[in-house]
Amino acid sequence: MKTKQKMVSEFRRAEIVDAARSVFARKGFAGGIVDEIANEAGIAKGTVYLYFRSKKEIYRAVLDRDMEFSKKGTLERMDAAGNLKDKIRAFTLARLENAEAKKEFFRIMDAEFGSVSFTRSQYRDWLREPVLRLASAIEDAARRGEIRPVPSEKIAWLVADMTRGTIRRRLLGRSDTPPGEDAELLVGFTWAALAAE
Amino acid sequence: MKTKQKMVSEFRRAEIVDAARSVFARKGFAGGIVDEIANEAGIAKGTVYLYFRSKKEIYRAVLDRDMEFSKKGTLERMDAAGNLKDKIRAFTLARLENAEAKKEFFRIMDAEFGSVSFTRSQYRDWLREPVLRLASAIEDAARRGEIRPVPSEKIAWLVADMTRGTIRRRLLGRSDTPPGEDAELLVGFTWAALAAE
DNA sequence: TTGGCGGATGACCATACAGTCATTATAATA
DNA sequence: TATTATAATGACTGTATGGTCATCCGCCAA
Repeated sequence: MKTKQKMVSEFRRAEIVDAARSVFARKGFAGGIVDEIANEAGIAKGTVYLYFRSKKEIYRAVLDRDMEFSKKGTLERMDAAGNLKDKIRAFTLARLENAEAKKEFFRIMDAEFGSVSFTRSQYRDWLREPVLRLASAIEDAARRGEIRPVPSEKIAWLVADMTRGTIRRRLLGRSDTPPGEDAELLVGFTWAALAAE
Repeated sequence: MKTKQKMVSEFRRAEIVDAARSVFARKGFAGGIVDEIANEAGIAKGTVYLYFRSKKEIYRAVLDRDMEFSKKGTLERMDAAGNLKDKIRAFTLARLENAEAKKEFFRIMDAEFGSVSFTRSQYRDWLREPVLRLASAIEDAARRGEIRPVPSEKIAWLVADMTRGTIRRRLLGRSDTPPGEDAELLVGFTWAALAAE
C-alpha cells in the first residue's frame, strides 16, 4: 500500500528531524553525532541512513522545515493585521514567540547560520519576504500621511534587525520578560520614531 | 633573560591566536583543526601545545582578546562623545566599524556565542558595561528634558539589539552600505523615537 | 506453516583528529 | 668551542565518529 508506506516514512523522517534539531542545537553541526540523533529518535544509526543520505542532509532538513514554518507563520499573522502598527507588532511578536516556542531551532540558526558554509546561501534570504511586506506597509502608511516619510525598506530591515537582536538576547538568557513585553517595547519605540515630526 | 623570553612567548601566543581566529571563523570550534591552526601560524602542532593546554583554551583566548579589544574601544569612543546623540552614535559606530574591521572575530561571535557551552557564561555579559553606560546617558538626558522620559535600561538594550542585528545582517552580506551609513540611519531612528512626544 | 520481502539493525571499517613525547635544532653561557 | 638550557618538531597513539552492509525480524499471502 503506497500511501501508508509514504506516511510511515514521512513520520520517521519527522522523528529523525526532531531528534536532530535537539542534538544539533546542543552541540552544533560538527559536534552533533549521528549515533546520538538515532538514539534520541529511538532507532539505530543504520536506520537514519535509510531516510537521509548524510549528516549534512539531516541538518539541511532541520533548517528547511523550521524556516519554512517560521516564515509562513509570520506572513499569516502580518496579513491578519489591519493597520501598520498592528503589522509591526505581528511581525515582531510572531518572530519572538516563534523563537520562544522553538528555542532549539533558533539556537541553531543563531549558532551556525553564518559559519556552516553549505547553509549560507540557502538561508540568506529567508526573511526577505516578510521584511519586504513590512516595507510596503510602511510605504502605504507614509503615503496616507499616517507616519512621516521614511526610507521604507531600510526602516523595515532595521525593525527586523532590532527583532533579531532581541531574540538573540533572549536566547542568551539576558531577558526574563515574556515575549509580548519585549515586543510591546519594540513596537512602541518604532512607532514613536515613525510618528515623529 | 626573563623579559625577552616573555616577549617572544607573548608574540608566539599572539601569532597562534591570530591563526586560530581565522580557522575558527571559517570552520567553527568543532570543525577547526589544531593542525590547520599550526600550519597557518607557520609552526608545528606540538608547538601549539607549548603555548596552550588545549583547543578549548585557544578558543577562549581568541574570544577573550577580541572582546576585550572591542569593549575597550567602544567605551573610549563613548566617553569621548559629549551629548547623548553623539554617545549613541559612538556606541553604534564603534561596534559596526569593529565588526567591519574584524569580520572574522565577529563571525565567531555570531557563530558560536550561544552554542559552544563552555563559552556561554564567559561571554554573556561582555556588552553589559557599554550598555549600562548608554542607559545612564539616556537617563541624564531625560532628566535634563532633552528627550522624553523612557525606561532607560530597556531602551539602551534595544539600541544594542538593533546594532547587533545590523552587524549580523552586514556579516551575511545583506548590506553593502558603509558602516557609517547604517549607523546614521540607526541613530536618526533612535533619536526620533526618543525626542518624540 | 512456509517463503518472500522490505524495513531495521549494529558490528565493522576507514578516517580524522586531539593531544603526547622522544628526539632534534637553536640559542645562551662559560 | 663545549656545555647546558630551551624551543620546536612531527611521528605516533587512542579515541571518536561518519557511513556501510551482511544479517535479522516481522508481517503477509499462499
